[in-house]
Amino acid sequence: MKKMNEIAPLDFESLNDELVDVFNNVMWIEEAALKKSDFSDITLKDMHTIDAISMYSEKSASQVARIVHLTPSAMTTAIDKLVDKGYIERRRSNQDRRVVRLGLTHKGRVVYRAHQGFHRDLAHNLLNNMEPEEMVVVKKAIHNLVCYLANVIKH
Amino acid sequence: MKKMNEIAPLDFESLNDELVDVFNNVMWIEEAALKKSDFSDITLKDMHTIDAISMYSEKSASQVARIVHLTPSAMTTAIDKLVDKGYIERRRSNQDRRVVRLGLTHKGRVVYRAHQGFHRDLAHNLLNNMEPEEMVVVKKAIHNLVCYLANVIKH
DNA sequence: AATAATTAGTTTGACTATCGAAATAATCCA
DNA sequence: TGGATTATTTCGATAGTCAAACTAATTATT
Repeated sequence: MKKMNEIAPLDFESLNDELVDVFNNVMWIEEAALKKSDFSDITLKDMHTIDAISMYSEKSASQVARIVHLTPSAMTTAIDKLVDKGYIERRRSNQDRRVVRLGLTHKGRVVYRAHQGFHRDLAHNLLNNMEPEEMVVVKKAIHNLVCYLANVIKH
Repeated sequence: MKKMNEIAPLDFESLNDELVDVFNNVMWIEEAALKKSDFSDITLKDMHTIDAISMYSEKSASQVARIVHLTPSAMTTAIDKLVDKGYIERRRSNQDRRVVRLGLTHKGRVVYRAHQGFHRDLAHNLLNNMEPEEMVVVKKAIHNLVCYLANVIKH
């Protein structure tokens, strides 16, 4: 159905292949880049935890756990590690002393910004050599993907 | 530099955010989809091993290990598991009896095709509601990313 | 041909990440 | 107050990973 608006079959296949290539490789490239950086003592998963905590939001441990898809218990040990290594801080909330609010240390903020930079570079390179109208198209495509994935989540 | 051809700052930020969103979520969505499928006994990493083996190529164990970035020893145990579960087969090569050639069983081929289908859906949705000229732009963008990542690999 | 070096894969032992269940602690509410 | 609820932690078990040592097969060297 809807053949008319479709790209030629061969072109679709190569697009698909490159897309798979990107998804399969970003992670371990990021992981490898991290290993060679000044922050070789954390893994990409740790990095995502740091990213989830983010700069100014003061999220709770379980909120962060939900974002990175870890159980609370696994989150506890992940936090322990990152506290030991000096990337994050635990602060008991004053409003509700059951909850642990998480914050980045100076070191944590440095690595957070580096990670943001990595993704910014990625986005910039996606748009490499493009006219403004073309950029809008790319933005639409990525938005399509976000919407599709959001739909997949709710079956 | 080169401010003229750039998309407005706010637009870039939201594109970047959505891109991060995609990268952070595809994996675990894929993982979750797998868990709810008929193939809940394998992980996404197993799936990538199966994908690396692929339909007709008869790759060796160490070739597959390199593709999925596992050490040979880790590959051995990964293969053991997938053989036990009936997804793949070990065949000692006749030309060189040191090498183990890997192949998919019937069950392995079924799950392989399902995984291909997932990625095909992704690519189709990326191109959702687009004119042929727009599709070309998207293809260029993805190609940009592949090239950039390839460059990052060789520092 | 005999021996050395190399290569492919496996086994083993240690370490880490993860989960689920039970424990702890603080809060809420009837 | 006392019972239910919530947030986090602790504990025990399991699974994935790596590095080093090992086996077997092949190739190179003399």
